[in-house]
Amino acid sequence: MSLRFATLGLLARSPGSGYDLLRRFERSMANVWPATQSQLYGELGRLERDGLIEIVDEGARGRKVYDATESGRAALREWLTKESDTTPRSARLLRVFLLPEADPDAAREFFRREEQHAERDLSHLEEILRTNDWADTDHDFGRIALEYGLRFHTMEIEWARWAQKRLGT
Amino acid sequence: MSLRFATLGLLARSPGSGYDLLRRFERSMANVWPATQSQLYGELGRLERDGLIEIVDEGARGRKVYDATESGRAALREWLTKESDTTPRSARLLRVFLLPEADPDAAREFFRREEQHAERDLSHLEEILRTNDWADTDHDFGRIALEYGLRFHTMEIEWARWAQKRLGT
DNA sequence: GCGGACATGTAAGAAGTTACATGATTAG
DNA sequence: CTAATCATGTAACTTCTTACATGTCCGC
Repeated sequence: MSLRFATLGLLARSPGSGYDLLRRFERSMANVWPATQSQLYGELGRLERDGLIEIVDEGARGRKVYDATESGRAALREWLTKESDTTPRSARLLRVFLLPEADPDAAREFFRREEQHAERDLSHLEEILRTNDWADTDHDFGRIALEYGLRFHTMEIEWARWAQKRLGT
Repeated sequence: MSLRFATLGLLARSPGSGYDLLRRFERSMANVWPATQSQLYGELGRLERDGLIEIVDEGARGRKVYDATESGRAALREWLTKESDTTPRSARLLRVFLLPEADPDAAREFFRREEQHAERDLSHLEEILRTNDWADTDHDFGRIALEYGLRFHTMEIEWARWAQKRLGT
């Protein structure tokens, strides 16, 4: 369901074509809920069929501009309000659980790489924090999501160091 | 691929039937990589077809006991060593991004619930930390995974409070 | 006129979920 | 004998990925 509401949510913010949406997905949701072109066009068809979005304009090259309908906006608000249920899978923790099946060197190497990876991710987000202008209240939620990323990667770094220490590197 | 290696990894630790594996998934991997019965039996068939596991015993009620083959163990070690690539999707952050589409009260309520949810999860893990015996080195990686959970939920709580403060609750 | 960006669509397959279906064994 | 547990399998459907396919418009 998430792709459905990601698409609907972007359209609720402002109308656009599948092509537009695809670039919006790449720019703003790549690290949160990536979508492929193939998936997106399929979802747009289904959203329109269900009356949650509608075509508000048609342009050159078969371009179809969609906008969220009132019913779509209501469905979005409802989805935002209700609790989520599914346990997110973690390929990282799965590896940690299975690490005893590899040799001790592989384990140490694993956490060393986790640390480095998290450091790269963190500096990438710190760069975004530095270069963006966060005065605008429209960006407030983007700032909150960014804060999540900053804290998350910081935690990852500390955890990976803790694990290495515990394993006696 | 993850389910494949989760299954293989559990079998590499000790042999078992599909039914056994299912309970092991429920007990030890429910929060990391859940698997349904339907998925598991299918995967066992494919793993055997590919020579990564083999039937080492057959018992009552059609019970088939599988064990990892040498080729399977090698494949597992290789998978544990190479880097993962896919970005994990985050339904939580997706909601945060779309929250401006709901009213301000919904946003505050969202973070309040995030905080409570994380608090429950954290105390659940703290309970596990208290009740388990962590002296055994076989449990070391379980302890490291647990530490991840503890730090993760602590971070979530702090983040949710930070967000509420920022939104002016 | 031609290359690059614009624009949409479909097909095949892997992975995951839910539900259905069937039967054997054992403990009480 | 009968209910619970053991035990495996299949079918239908959704979601996601990768690749293929096709055509238009604009700037140089």
